[in-house]
Amino acid sequence: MKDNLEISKFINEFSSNCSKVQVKDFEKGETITTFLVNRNQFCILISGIADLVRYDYNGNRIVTERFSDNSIFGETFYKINTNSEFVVEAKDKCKVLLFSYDDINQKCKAHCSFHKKLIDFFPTLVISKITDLTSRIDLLSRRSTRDKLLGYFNLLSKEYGKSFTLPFSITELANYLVVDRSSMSRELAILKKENFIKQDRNKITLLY
Amino acid sequence: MKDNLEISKFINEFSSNCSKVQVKDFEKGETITTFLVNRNQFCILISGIADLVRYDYNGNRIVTERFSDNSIFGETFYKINTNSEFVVEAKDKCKVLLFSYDDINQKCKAHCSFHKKLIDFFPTLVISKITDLTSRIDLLSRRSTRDKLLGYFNLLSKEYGKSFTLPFSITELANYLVVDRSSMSRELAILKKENFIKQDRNKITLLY
DNA sequence: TTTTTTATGTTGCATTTGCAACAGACTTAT
DNA sequence: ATAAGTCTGTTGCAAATGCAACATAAAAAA
Repeated sequence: MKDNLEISKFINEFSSNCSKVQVKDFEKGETITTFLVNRNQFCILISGIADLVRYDYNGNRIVTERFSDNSIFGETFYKINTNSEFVVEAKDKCKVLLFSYDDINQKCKAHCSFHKKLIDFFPTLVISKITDLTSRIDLLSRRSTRDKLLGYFNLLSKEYGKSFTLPFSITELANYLVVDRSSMSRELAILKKENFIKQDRNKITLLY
Repeated sequence: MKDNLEISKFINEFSSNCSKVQVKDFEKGETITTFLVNRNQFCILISGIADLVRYDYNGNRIVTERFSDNSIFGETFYKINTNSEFVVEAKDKCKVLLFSYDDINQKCKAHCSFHKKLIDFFPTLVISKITDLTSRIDLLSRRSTRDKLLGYFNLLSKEYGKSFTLPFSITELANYLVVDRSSMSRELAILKKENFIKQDRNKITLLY
């Protein structure tokens, strides 16, 4: 995603230097963290893929956000809403950096090399996160499934051209766009019939 | 919103010190900026209220984001998608700080007092923005109008208790939750009938 | 004040979407 | 290789939502 080499160097540098920080490994399916109260927990995903999942009052599982290399997440960024439960789940092997934002921001300030490095990286990490969230909102603020799909395909085509593989399975894409999977499939079928796109599973080609 | 006094002091301090930064005033209805290409433009709203508006291919006007004191916005945070046009419009008198993120981040680094102060404020500003965006996504990831409404009311009640005035008009709330105004009104009527809420225009009381 | 504009609430109707159920393809584990 | 599990595409049907039109209330402008 971003300059991974730099970030890796960063990790090596800090880990011995700051007592406030932990690095942990998680296996596929494990819970990395839950958002319960505001402990100002702050995490950086070093490697792997993880999903922020919300379980609503009906027990429905909704993927609210997806994290990959260098994504930041944690309670720090959340208004905890006790009506839903939030869990970050590892989609595959994950390496995660965990710390309390308060520790870093206040107690450690200017005292440890990790903190100094974090100040350097912080803007890149957060701007990237804001960009992602904003794109997502842009998509979710479209009312029809068709507009969501075309909007998303458009974003991808800016980066990868007319032909690309989705970073999601079809099922996950429906989650990401917050539409019913079968309805989305139906809309994809219409787009295919109208020769707007070609689709084979999660491989898409735009024909316009 | 956040510690306005601090931010005001900050503004007085920098404005003479950094040639890369401008402060501009806008009247109600004026366009503050448009997101066209990536000039890495970065803005901080000092006072007033402004909306980020998207005009889609049909000319529909969609409010994507609302900014108030100390909100940050700009192209820096956007994946520019040429299929829609983005405009930031002043809802009332606005005072805005404008600069290029690159200028601040690279050319000015450690050279001017504005830059040094910005580093101090940056985490607070961005974390607040991320929190807002995340809450919005949490709301938009609910499929029914009822869940969106109750989710939003719930957030407000955490801050203000069972009785509060929406920071939006009813029409704007429908925009924010990305639902049709009349449908939302219908759902509000049902919630009233079922004695979940009391409502008088944008004043809400939760009865549960 | 009066007039004009904008916001709100309501309702009928058409459309879209979600839900449920199922069959076939693909993947993973045994 | 076989079996079990998951993912995908399809369809009928019910429910939710968007759209349009209108009346009334409130706010802004004259």
